[in-house]
This record gives sequence, structure tokens and C-alpha cells, in this order.
Amino acid sequence: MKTNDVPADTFTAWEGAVAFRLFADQTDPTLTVPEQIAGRIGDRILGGQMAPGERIGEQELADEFAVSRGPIREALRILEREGLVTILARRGAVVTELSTTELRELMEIRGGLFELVVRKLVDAPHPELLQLLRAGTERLQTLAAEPDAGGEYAETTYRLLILCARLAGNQRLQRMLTGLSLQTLRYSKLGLASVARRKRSARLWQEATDTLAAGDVDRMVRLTRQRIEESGDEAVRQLQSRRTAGGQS
Amino acid sequence: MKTNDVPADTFTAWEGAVAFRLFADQTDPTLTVPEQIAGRIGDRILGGQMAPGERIGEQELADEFAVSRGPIREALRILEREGLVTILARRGAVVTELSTTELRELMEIRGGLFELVVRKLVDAPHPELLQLLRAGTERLQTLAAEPDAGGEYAETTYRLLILCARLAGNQRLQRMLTGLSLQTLRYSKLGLASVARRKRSARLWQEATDTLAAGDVDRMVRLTRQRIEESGDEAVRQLQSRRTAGGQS
DNA sequence: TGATGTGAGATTGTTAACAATCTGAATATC
DNA sequence: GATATTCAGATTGTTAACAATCTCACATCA
Repeated sequence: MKTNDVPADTFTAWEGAVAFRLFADQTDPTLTVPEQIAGRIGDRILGGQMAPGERIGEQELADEFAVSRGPIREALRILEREGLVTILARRGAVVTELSTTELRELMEIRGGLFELVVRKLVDAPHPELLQLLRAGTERLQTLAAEPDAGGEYAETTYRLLILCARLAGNQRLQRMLTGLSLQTLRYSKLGLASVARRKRSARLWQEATDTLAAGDVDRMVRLTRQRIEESGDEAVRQLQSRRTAGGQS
Repeated sequence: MKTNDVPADTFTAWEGAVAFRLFADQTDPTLTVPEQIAGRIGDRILGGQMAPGERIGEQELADEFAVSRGPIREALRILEREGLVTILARRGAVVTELSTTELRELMEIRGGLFELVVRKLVDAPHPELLQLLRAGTERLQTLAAEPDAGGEYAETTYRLLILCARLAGNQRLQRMLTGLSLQTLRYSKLGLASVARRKRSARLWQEATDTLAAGDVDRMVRLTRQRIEESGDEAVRQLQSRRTAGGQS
């Protein structure tokens, strides 16, 4: 595999079997070639360089990464597992494009799993948690007010979410939540595009953090559910209006 | 692909991309060859013909199914995604063997997702649901009392679970829950091996059904959580004692 | 005796060619 | 003019050979 332009900015990620720049867990533990390639392609999808619905040709990628089609197919299968790519039998791979229904479904599951995380965190509170949450929500407050910070805001909330999941001490749960988050991230950004929505989201994070500090489980769970539900709904709404509006493109 | 001995007993399953005999959703919609092979191998794993930890050689399977190693690799990747097979880089595939920690983690997630299902079912009750649950729990009562019905009992509870998930109307959630159930099924059977445990489980199902009929959400959720937690704990316990006892083999 | 090194055989990873299938545009038909 | 048909080019699916790597028994040495 040709190792050109690997942008070493921010932090490099490793989650599950795939290395995405987002959501770092650890740096490279001798990833296989298909895994590395999957990471590179995944970054492009998450970064918006490859649009949902876009066709992915095997030969094209094989040429680019200077390998044969075999490893590319493995990479695509990995990305399929992560939900970023959809493989249609005998018709090739496309960048996964979620319908509003699917997005709503994923958001709902994400909410349910995060609720589990919250409950676990309250049951077995982690000393660093509150401190990390405080720092995180503060950053969110800042980003909420900045114009055009939708992308960074969304990524920050996702990092916070994954952080919570990690502290909850269920690795599998963390991985699933991470996977779901990566699948919905592109769409969450839509829902957090306006300053108003971001401020609303940031306030709910803030309140949830305070509630956690006070030890009120049910209220914390309720606030969290509300926040995820609201931002999920907004993402669905944005997606819907975008589809009906500029549907041709 | 050679199509020998396809046992057409009970009902054929299709869930996600893989056809397992268990948990039918629809019969064959022109599955690809790797998918068919994955289904066959998956059945063996779920049926206990392949033991957890057992190595899976590519060439051996290729010879058996009369295809080259390419399709076998695809099949193994599919099964890896379903969690039934673990692929170690450059060391081949093995039948997934869960540690007690992993089993506990999966059970916990399964519980959380099922809770979400229950909540959705209560919010939007389905007319057939109660009737189906009644029939299901009755069958469970019968199986609970029969000796050596651990396997069938476990499979029945899982079918019930998947049924509920389907009625809840979130396809993605249903698929995830099905996947998790298939991963834990082999171990759940351990936890339901004794008549006493089965009777306990059946009573909780019964109570939960009655509670649902009465419309008491919180109690229903609590009962469900309790049942899943208890049977999960028992499965873990059984696995643990089995490992410490006959650890060599 | 126990730890370490070596190498043959077996197994996975990769490649390139070939086969099967799909896509889309040009043509034929009503 | 709208729908069906055909066919070449492009793309995915499969194969078999080759390369890289791992496994494990055997030999070597402290």
C-alpha cells in the first residue's frame, strides 16, 4: 500500500477494527493493510469528501492505494460492518445514505444505549467523570455561540459521549455506541447547524451535568433522553427538508 | 456451491444478511453464495457442532463447499460481523468464544435494548402482541417443566424476544437485538439448563405479560430488566463454573 | 532439565486473469 | 412518442497460483 498524504493533524483514532481520525482510542497496533485502507476511506466518508449515495468502484480504489482488488474488498466489508458503506450484491458498494426513517431508528437506539451508560455511571461514579464533563460542557458553550461551528460542535458532543461510554466500563457497549455515533455523525451536524439549536443542546448538557453532580438519576436520564431526542428530531427534520428541497442535484 | 444436505426442518431464517435456521424472517431472497455459506457455518456454530475456540481453516471449508477460498473469506467476514466468528490477523478464524466479562457485557446491552423495545410497545401497543405473548408464555410454562428442554426453552424465549422487537417497529433495533441474541444464545442455554431456573424465568415472563396487559410501564420494564439480569447472571455463573471445572478438555 | 533457536510444512494474504453479471445507450417495436 | 430489446463496455464475482507469515516439532545450548 502506498503511504502518501497521511494527515497527522489532530489525533489519530482507533476504534473496533478501524482507524478513523475521529474518536481516538489508541494509535496503530499494527493494523492490517485492509484495515488501514478502510480507515482512510472511512475518514473521507465522515469528512464529507464522499457524498452519501456515491458509488465506490473497486478498481479505482485499488489503483489509488496500489493494491489489487482483494484487499479493497476486505476494506469495503469492514466499512460495511461499521455502517458507512452499503454493499449491494453484484452491484458494488456505495456510501451509506440513511433514509429519515433509518436515521430516526439509529438515533433512538443511540439514545437507549446512552441511557444505559448514564445509569451505569450513576451506579458506579467515576472520580474523573464530573471534571471531564465540566470541561466538555464548557467547550460546548463556547462552540455553541460561534458561527459555523456546527461540525466541530457535533464532533465534540460525540467525543464527550464516547468518553462517558468508556468510563461506564462496558467495552462492548462503548464500541456499539461509537459505531452508531459514527453512522449518525454526518447527519447530526445538520441538526446542529444553527446557533440556536447548539445553545439549546449545550444547555441540556449543562443541566444534565449538574443533575449528575446532584445524584438525581431519573432526572439525569430524562434530560439525556430529551436532548438526544431533540437533536435527533432536528437532524431528521433538516435531512427531510434538504431532501424535498434540492432533491435533484 | 455444492448444495448437499440442507436440512429443511423447522423454518428457515433470514435476518440481516445471513440465513440462519433460527429466527426466520423471510425465506431466501436470492442470497449470494458467501451469504449461503455463512448461513450454513453459522448454523453449525449455533447448533454446537463447532465448539467455541475451534479453529476454522479456509481450505477445509473451500473443499467442503466446492468453492475457492475467496467466497469462504467473505463468508467468514460476514460471520465476524455477526459476532459468531473471530478473525485474528494472519492467524485465521476461530469460533467466537466469549469470556465471562464479554458475556456479561453483551447481556447488559441486550437488556438495555429490550427495555427500549418494551417502552416502545407500551407507547404504541400492537393488537396482536398480547395474544402472541400469551401463547408464547404458555409454551414456556410447558417447556420449563420438561426435563432437558433447556435448548428449546432458550430458543423459544429468543423467538419471543425477536417477535417483540419486530412489533416495536424499529427495524434496526430488531436487527441489533437479533444479532446480540444469536451471540449469546449458546450461553443462555447453559443458564436455563435446570428446571428450577426455567420455571423462575417462565414466571417472570408470565408476570411481565400480565403487567403489560394492565398497562403498568415501569413495573413491566422492571420485571423485564430483572428477568434478563437474572438469566444473564446465571449464564455467566454456569460458564464460569464450567471453565474452572473442566478447563482442560 | 528448561529455555532458546531453527526450519519444514501448513496457513493466510495478495495478485492477476477469467467468468458472470449489470448498466446504459442505441435501436427496434407498437 | 413511449416502451421494450439488444448489445458492448464496465464492473463485480471467482479462481488458482504465488508470496508472506505463522505454527510447532526438533535440535541446540546453558
